[in-house]
Amino acid sequence: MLSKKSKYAIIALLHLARRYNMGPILIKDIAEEERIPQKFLEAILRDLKNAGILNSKKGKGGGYYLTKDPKDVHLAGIMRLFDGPIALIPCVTYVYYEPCEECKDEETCGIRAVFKEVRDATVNILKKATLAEIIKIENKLIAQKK
Amino acid sequence: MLSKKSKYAIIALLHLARRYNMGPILIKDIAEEERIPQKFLEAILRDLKNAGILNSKKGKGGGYYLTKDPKDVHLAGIMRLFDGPIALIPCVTYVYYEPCEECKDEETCGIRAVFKEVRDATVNILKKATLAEIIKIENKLIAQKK
DNA sequence: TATAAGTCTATAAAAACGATAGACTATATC
DNA sequence: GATATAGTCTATCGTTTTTATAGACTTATA
Repeated sequence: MLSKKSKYAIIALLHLARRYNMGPILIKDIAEEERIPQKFLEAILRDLKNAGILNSKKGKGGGYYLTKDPKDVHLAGIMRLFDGPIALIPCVTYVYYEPCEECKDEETCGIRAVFKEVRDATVNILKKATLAEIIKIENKLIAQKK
Repeated sequence: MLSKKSKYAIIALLHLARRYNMGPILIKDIAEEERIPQKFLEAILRDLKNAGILNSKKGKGGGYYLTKDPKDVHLAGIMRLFDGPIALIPCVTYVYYEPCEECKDEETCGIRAVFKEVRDATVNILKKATLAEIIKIENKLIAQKK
């Protein structure tokens, strides 16, 4: 399951993406509108800033804003930032690779083969899912509903 | 990430699937050969028995054995048993459904749409991955290696 | 210089995870 | 029917991760 951190991060980023190039947004406003605990959100936004996705301005008129274009921020990246690897077993990850303790031969491991397939399919979908793309999907769903 | 429980369960089931119809296998043998803590494995095998996948015989000559055909036991089922839902957010699961607390409108939620796609792709792969299929893959990989 | 707003460090409660201990029950065999 | 074998059940335990919260600090603006 997705951690709250990842989920809140995605929600907050979508909030900012919808207001892209419209000046800084207050943490407080995001927290209230998106129903996220403010103090928890602060830490999340700080991490996103350190990752170079957001920037902030202090003082009056300050707040957070996206530095990257919404079409260049995808869910795979956000999730890796907060939850680590997307793969379900460590032996099929690229960045966080670790051999399985119980494994006898990684090369011929059928479990590994299956989870590699799962990983590839998942990463594929999550990389296509940029903030811009998600907003587009939502607009389409809203139009369909009416 | 997959829990150790799920991983051990899969490994143990493959062990038994390779010995399908060859009589009961001792917990101890599985634990030693597959490098799984025995006491931990006991609880896992018990759960698998309660789920109707395995059966056991007590006393001398006893042990565990598969009741289901290896081609009818897939990873999706095993993982649900120990780790719960396969979906990454609760609002896209069938069995374990729960609405997201922060969600404003599930119908038009773009996050949900993406994770629904991930779920479908994952479940699809994991349902095809039966014990029989995994053993087949392994045999193929072993043949390729030689 | 007062106020607004983000930043940083520490802490903590709760849940999940991985594992172990030990007593108990059922079965096979002699 | 005694004994050894092997699974069953309940309780507990330590560690890590998760989800926060508190409060002091820093920086920018008017």
